[in-house]
Amino acid sequence: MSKELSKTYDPKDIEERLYKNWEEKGYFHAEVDRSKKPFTIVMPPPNITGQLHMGHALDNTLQDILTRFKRMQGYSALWLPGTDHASIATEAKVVEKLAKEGISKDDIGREKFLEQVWDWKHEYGGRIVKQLRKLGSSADWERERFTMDEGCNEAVKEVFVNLYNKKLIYRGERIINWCPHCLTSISDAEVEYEDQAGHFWHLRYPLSDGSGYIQMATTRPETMLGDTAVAVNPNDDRYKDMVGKTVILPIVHREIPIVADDYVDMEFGTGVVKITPAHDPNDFEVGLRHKLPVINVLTEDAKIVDDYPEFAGMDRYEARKAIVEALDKEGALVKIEDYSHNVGTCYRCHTTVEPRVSKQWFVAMEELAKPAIEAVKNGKTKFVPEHFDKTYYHWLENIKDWCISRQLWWGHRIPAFYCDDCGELVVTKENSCKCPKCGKEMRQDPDTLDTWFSSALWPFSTLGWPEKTEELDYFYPTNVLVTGYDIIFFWVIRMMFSGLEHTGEVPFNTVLIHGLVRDSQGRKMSKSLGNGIDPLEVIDKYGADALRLTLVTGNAPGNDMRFYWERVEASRNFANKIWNASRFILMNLDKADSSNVELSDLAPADKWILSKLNTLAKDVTENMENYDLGVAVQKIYDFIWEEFCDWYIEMVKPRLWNDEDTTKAAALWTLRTVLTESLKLLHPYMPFITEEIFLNLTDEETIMLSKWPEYKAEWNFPEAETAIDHCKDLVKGVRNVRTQMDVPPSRKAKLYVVSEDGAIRDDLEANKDVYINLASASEILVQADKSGISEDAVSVVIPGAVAYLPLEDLVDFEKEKERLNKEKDKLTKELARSRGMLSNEKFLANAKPEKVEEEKAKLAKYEQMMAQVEERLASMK
RNA sequence: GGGAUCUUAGCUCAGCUGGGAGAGCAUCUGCCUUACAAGCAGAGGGUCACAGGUUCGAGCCCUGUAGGUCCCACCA
Repeated sequence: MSKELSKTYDPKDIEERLYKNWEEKGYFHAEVDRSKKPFTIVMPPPNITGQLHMGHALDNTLQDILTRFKRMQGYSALWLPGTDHASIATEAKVVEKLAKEGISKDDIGREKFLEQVWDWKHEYGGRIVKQLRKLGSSADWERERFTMDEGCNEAVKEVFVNLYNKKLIYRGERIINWCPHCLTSISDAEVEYEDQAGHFWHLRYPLSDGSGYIQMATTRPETMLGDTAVAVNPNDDRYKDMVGKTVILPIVHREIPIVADDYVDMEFGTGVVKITPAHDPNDFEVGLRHKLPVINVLTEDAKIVDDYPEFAGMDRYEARKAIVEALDKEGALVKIEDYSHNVGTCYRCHTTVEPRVSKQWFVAMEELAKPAIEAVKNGKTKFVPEHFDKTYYHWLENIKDWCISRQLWWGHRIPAFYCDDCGELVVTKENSCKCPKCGKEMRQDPDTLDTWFSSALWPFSTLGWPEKTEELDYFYPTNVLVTGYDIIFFWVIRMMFSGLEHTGEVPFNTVLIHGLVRDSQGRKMSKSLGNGIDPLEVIDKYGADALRLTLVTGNAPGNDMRFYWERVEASRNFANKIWNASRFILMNLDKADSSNVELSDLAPADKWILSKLNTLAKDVTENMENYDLGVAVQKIYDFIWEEFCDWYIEMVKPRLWNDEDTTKAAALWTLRTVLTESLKLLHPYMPFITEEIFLNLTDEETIMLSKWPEYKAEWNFPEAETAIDHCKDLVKGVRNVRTQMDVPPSRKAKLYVVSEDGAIRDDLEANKDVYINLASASEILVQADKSGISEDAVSVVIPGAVAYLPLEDLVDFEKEKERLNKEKDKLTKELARSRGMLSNEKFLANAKPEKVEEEKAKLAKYEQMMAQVEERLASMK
């Protein structure tokens, strides 16, 4: 029936074969099926420039687990994959590639350049999705999308035009963050602040009337060329008389005013600030309030403009030195101090950003943010873990307008057209346009949109929006969005307000947030540190299942985790454990018939494990529904390894070896059933090994589409659970005593079990087979009193019974006494605790009644055990 | 400056709505027992950061303190 399985689990020959089969059979594909409930996850689209890293591995493992779980539960489970065009990153890659051939963007022009990027995309863009397959991702690849495909482009244009018509998108001259390396604007969210060691240059500017100087400090002396004022606080008595006067700007010798503005902090420095509207966002605001001119002194790549011949062409740091020198020469430099401050850098290239005044497109955020806040407040969308909603609120409540235009070629081109003659502006979905005023062919805006503009639409653009498709109707809103806390700002927020604005619904009901995968020392994995671990290498060495298990075990949602190889080994060991247990079961199933078994045929041990499995299925389902994936898999792990392998399999071995045993078929049936159901529970986590075994174990086509285990009332056997738990106690007690008494494992001993309780004796009789093997017993005698047991036997006290091992020569009485005294001490403590609680009237009055009952039962048990221990000790004197 | 989060066994971390402290790895002792030495059996190891408070009862709830991590913020 089954073929021979190798002795250790080798994922290599299995994973690729199974995955190929799954994909070919179309198991990943989800259809609109009104007879089923939908379950939808859209995959955060990885960049086409990307290579699979641990972050992807974690993110996609979580999504795959949820998808496989729901699919088995009978949902039409859609996991919709795709990739992101990643405008800046991709454009930079191609620019770099061309540079190696000595070609620049401008050499070949926009169209040729875009052809090159598409070529690059076709060659490398699929790399990451191939890597995602290696993880076992059960995404519906038939529906794979790209943020720049036709449908997404349609959605982007639709949104842009809608928002423009509602005046929620506008064009304006503002101060924005400019990256002098990438040569484009970037949004506030794309600026990363770093603490940098710098200096404070204390300067003094002479008053025009010759009455003295005004002194201030700056971290950026080179921008002084663009100063158009000096500001003080209106309430500052020190400078009251100076407001309204003018100073002569050193070097350029321009006369600029001293203005009063609340922005200036009197307590800080000298209470004087130089105002450079063109190169500082705050100064820009001050400039607007005081109608100051904006004088730009830097080029796009942050060099001094030609207006200042002395410094023209110097980059900003070179210019800094030269200007400080020139200031010094003019006597304007007072002193230089060390100073560390926060500097904004480009998230991509970490070049210090340059605030720059330019004409850009913006999304007005205030109106859009409100419903997004509301949707989380009223629970339409929930964060897991919940506390991330605070981050979300904070960001949205303080949100500024979103700069969406980028000075790049690769991306969605802004659907705005200008008339060069009359200056008319038209925003349209059409690809070309004639001026409505003068009829002239209009020129399209050369800029493209922020990558996040299209990803913000991802949950619905991928389902066909703006068309009213069946898919959109059925699969939207999606159920869960899985992502790291590091992109809540970039993405989650933008999807939320976009979904609400354009579809009238939240894009997803749950946001499952995970942390970062760090290295074994807790450092962020990064290219520069070279401490990244390649998931593909892990898969290659230990298999995808081991990697997946490692990534979800022992970690609570939202928390960072450390990755180290010992953990992968532990996961691999677990895979091997299952493999070997399955091998054992398959071997035995081959030899005998296990059909036609009724529940009434089951032995207590069978009922025990079945009942445990039943509880497990219930708990695991509940945990998974609450996104406690780590907790759920831990329970499965413990069940399979401890309960099933270490106890149940060991318990049934004597029955399997004995062909005369009338309960052998029941044992085999139970082994097969429990294994099959456990594999199903484990499948979302470890898809490959579970499928491989499942195919050998059943006639079904795939575990992927098998029915998720549910709690069955008829599999609940509380009496059997109690009885076998007693057996386990007894076995553990005997093993413990044997070790302490240094009884060699090879020596089998007679075991007497004495209990006054008839019910317990019946249980013991019924489960005799269980002990003989597990407790290294030669024979078991269950009786009501101690007759026939020698006084020098070693005793094991368990609840309701005492076991005696006549070990004769092996017994060391001092040791035995010591052991019993230790036991007595433990019981004394427990008794004190229990009696204390039960004599506390407030406990009896306030605690839940079941808690009180539970405690009473414990007390009775301890008292009885205590009596037994004391009796033994007394008899030894 | 504001906010979030963490502090539990030697290490890395779980611990769900408060009811006798757990796992993996590491350590120590036995075992090549016919699924598995990537294994089996046994053992040691924690005043759950600290100080208060609420409660019959606190690792869990509240307040404060200390230390770590992260995010946000225009202090020139």
